Amino acid sequence: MNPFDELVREVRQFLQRVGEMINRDLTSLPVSKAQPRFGYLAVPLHSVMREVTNIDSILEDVAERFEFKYLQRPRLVSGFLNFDVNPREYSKLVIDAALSLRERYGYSDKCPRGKFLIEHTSANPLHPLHIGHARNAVLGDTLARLLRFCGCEVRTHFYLNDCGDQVSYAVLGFDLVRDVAYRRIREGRKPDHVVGLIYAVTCTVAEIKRLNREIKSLEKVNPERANELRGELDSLVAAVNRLREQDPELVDMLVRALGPVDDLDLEAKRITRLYEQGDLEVVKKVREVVNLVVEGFRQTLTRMSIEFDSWDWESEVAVYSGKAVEVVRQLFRRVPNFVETDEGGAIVFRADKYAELLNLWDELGLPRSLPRAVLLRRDGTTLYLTRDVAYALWCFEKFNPDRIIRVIAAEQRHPQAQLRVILHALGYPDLARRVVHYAYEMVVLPGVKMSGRRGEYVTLDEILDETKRRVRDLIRDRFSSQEELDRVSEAVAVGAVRYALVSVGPLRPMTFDWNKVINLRQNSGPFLQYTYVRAKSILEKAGVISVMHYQVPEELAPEEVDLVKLIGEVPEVVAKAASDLRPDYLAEHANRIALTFNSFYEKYPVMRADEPYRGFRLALVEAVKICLSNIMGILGVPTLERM
RNA sequence: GGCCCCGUAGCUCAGCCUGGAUAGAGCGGCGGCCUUCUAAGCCGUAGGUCCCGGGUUCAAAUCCCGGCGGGGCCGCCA
Repeated sequence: MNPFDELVREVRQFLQRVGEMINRDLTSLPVSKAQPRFGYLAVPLHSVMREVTNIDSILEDVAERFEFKYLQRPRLVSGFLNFDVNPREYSKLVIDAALSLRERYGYSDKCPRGKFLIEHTSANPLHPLHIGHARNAVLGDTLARLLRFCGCEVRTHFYLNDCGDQVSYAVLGFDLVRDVAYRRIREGRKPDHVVGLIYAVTCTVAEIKRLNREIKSLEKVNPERANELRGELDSLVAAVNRLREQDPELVDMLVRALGPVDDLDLEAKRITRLYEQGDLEVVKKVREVVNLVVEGFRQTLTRMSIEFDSWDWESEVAVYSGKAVEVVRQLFRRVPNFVETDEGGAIVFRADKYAELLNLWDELGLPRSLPRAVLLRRDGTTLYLTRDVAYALWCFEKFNPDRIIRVIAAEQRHPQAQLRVILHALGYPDLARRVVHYAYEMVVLPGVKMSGRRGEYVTLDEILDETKRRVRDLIRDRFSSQEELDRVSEAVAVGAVRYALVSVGPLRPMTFDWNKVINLRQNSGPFLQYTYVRAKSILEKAGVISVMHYQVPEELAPEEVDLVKLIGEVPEVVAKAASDLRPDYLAEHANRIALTFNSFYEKYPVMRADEPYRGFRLALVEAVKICLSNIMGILGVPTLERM
């Protein structure tokens, strides 16, 4: 049920009649929203008017005989045919639709259908989730909720990168301070925060060692360059000192233990290699660390109401299964002319040449220039991309989704494009087209470059805690129960953070701004929550659980008509958001409903109004509540009874 | 150098795909509204060369071409 679409249909019927009179097809003319002062819907007739001079009288003629149901007779103004709704009929249609469909209101046959596998967040299991991962997680989870609302079959997956050198640094460090680390966790520190600190220190110390070696070798040959590097060294040492402040005992111990290890990079690579080979000892150690971080992820994601259907371990799906190596072998077999051995001995797939030859740019949505894709290192180990291809194949084999939506930072455009080209080259052009890279731009901190390796980031936990703290200060007096105060502050904080991250188009680079996240006013999660509570409160005080009967009054207030229109648009907005994968459309629409509802709320009494106003307004309020609740459900902004 | 994204009010952004009338929100500013359904609200007001220059069109923030500015990628990292 899509009330707005009913209006468009009526407009087109009218246009068809007019078209019959002048022997033209007018039904394909665009029907768009009019500027409010001209009506609700508008059709530009400029081109028709140039050729049909007596269009006015024809319109008059047709309008005279046309049976308008939800619309009023249109007016022709400066080349636009403007329609407005018939308030009484249309409110009936809209409100009945909302009240009868309830938690399903918003669904329509314009919604996309199919089976989706959404892979999102997929942060490296080395450190806590930070604000950038939060954008990813909230986008991915919101898309999943949106498509599920549309009736699609949706699975959410977290791809766990447990292979690769980065994990090895964390494992290496963790092994050296295991006892203290566990003590911290027992003391209540989140495990991902503990590992994150260890990882950052280990990486930074490794870099210091690397730099020291370089300086030593340069001292004689190029003293100036050596001096430059000493400057960098200072900043690294400063970074370690900053990290030390978080936990002097642990960091000191770790730095001492790392001291004797000559070449940390070599040691990390050794761990990587053994892990890929399935060395039991190493597997146990890596799993231990990764599981600790995952436990931390889970805690944070649960706060955000984000759940996954599956946690896919890269080592399992791509490496131990032999799939990644198989990818390389198959490429050799199928497209030998495009697989080369690099001077250094690495195996390279010429994705650039392959795409060029088959002219795949539009078909696979590739950027016009593609780098070549390295598949295997000189030592024969796989790279992320290779394993990623294997992972995509695994997903298709296991679940056969119509689409795999992968929420991955925009900076990974090239490897994601290479992945599609490789799938194509492997003989799966269809699968290549079904992989969607849902790109989003980074979140930047004002003035700071976030770096996981240096431990420089604002964690999602901190953001949630700080937002919650501010909310609590604000509403402390309204709650006698500490428990309820805590529950409400938490829900408001989650709503605020989720809304802030999802209300901006994904491709816009975002500057992290505390003022925006903790904005509790308009255009925020809390504003929706507040408005929802107001609506709910009216219905409760009126003793109405659900409106059954109401009469539409003769005259409606402008705010009431505006609300009806916005409610009627909900299915349209849902379908558009789902097909374009733009959850921000929903945030905007919910905000508009809330703004209009609050204007209405100030001006017109509901409970104390006389019939038929009381009944009608109660129905309208309930319809608003349904819309807000449905959209908030998709956005993951919790609804509350009180706040 | 090549490719991708972004450029709209002091600030954060929507609108661009699919061209349409006097370009919209929020924040911040200024001025008002709490014995009446939650003031996290509401009302009013100020604030714009839609980065610049061409082109297409009856019509351009929107489409095309060329610039400029910011960010990103072009790794045997992920």
